[in-house]
Amino acid sequence: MKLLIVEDQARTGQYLSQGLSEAGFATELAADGETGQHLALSGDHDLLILDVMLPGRNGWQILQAVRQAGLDTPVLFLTARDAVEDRVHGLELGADDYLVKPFAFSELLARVRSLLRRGASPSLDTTLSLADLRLDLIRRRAERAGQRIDLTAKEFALLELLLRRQGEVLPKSLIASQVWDMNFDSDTNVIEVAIRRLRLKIDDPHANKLIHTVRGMGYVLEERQD
Amino acid sequence: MKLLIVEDQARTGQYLSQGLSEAGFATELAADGETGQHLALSGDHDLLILDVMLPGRNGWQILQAVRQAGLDTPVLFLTARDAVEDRVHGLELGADDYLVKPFAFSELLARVRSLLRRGASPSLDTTLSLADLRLDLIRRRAERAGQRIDLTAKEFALLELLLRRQGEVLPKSLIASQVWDMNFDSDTNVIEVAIRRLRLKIDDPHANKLIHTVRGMGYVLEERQD
DNA sequence: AACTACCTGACAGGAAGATTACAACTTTGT
DNA sequence: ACAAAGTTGTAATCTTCCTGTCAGGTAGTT
Repeated sequence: MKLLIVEDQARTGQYLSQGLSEAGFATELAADGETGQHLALSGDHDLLILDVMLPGRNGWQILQAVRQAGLDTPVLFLTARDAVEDRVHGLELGADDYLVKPFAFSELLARVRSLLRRGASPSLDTTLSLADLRLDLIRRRAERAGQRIDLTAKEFALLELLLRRQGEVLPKSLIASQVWDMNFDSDTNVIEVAIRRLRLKIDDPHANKLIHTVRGMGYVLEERQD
Repeated sequence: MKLLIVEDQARTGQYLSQGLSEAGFATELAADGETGQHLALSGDHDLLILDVMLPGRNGWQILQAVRQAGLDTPVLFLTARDAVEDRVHGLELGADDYLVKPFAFSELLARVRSLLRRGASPSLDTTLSLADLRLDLIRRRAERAGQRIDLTAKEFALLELLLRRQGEVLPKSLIASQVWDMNFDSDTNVIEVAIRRLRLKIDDPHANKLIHTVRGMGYVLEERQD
């Protein structure tokens, strides 16, 4: 299993490479877009990990070139937080998954393994779901019990985070760092308000609620019978 | 084996550094967040010991930077008492373990050894258990005999302490310092009440009790046959 | 029995979150 | 370019329920 990592920040690239090597993958590392694309087109990688922001050619361009060349290598995108458009764009161009920086290495590893497991199949999984709730990552739209729900950027980001980590109690500090670019030292209630707005759309019209408050801690997305 | 300690309080840092040196580890000590992060990112440590409260950059930020750089160095967090959110946040970001100040040096040593033994594997165990009682630190929920039990913040903190130190008799003074931010000089019975409330949820509905009172000493969590 | 340590149920203050309204700012359409 | 509609953060108020206190009660110890 050989992975290509295209990442311009030397340190980041180095550690991705090292970490994945230790996890048992062969890795190749490109520090800029041109060489990255060149290597990617060689076609002998099982997975591409592309940073979006790159000198030379950006991640999208590489992805596009790869797909144009008829390669269906799975692609994992590394994107900045809050850049929803980037992600959607990436998925539209045929990326298979993406990760928002900063991320835990363990999560990267999980995604990498998942992508490799389901092979280079073009069955790109662009929806997340729980119970009768579904989230379409590309159309940026949710659906509950067949009913379509349009979401705003923030609502989308929040729901996506909740869905990806369903069952886990997400501290507000974590939510703040993933969905907003803040360290949660400020005394704001944006998160509560955002949750309220999300609930209004996905929970309020239905009997079994999915978003639950854990007082003093944060929020969970999960199905509860009672 | 080289350890990096990031701790701003000179005395504490000194103490840790010296103690760990004597235990046979090579140690490096940083007194503020910036130098700490800089050193941490060099990647040539086998374990990081991070204080949460730091001038410059706090422990989380360092951890985040480290994980973002793809390093999976084990991280042991030193957090203030009563900061439940801190701990969970740390675990979410990829810390492997944490210790609540003040702590016994022996315990620090035990954790350090355990972390080094299980290597840089991200196998951080997020659940504690005893008999048919389980506590999931991420989902932030207890379970007894399959039955789910919701806990409040204080109950959770208390049960976590008891579980981490199962079999030990914990003096009330210790409990007071770990779960509350108090020196236990005051004449309050918060602890008794808190224990009562915890018992109500985890012991009262079951035959074999796990929380035991040791008159004049404190409380233990353990299984007793008779 | 007396003393002490701990248990128990009730209560109230207050902290955490929910909800609503509003204003600043963007986007969209004409 | 202007108006209308939509999005998002801030702030004020309301609601919920957690948690410390207190006033007895109970059980262990001498």
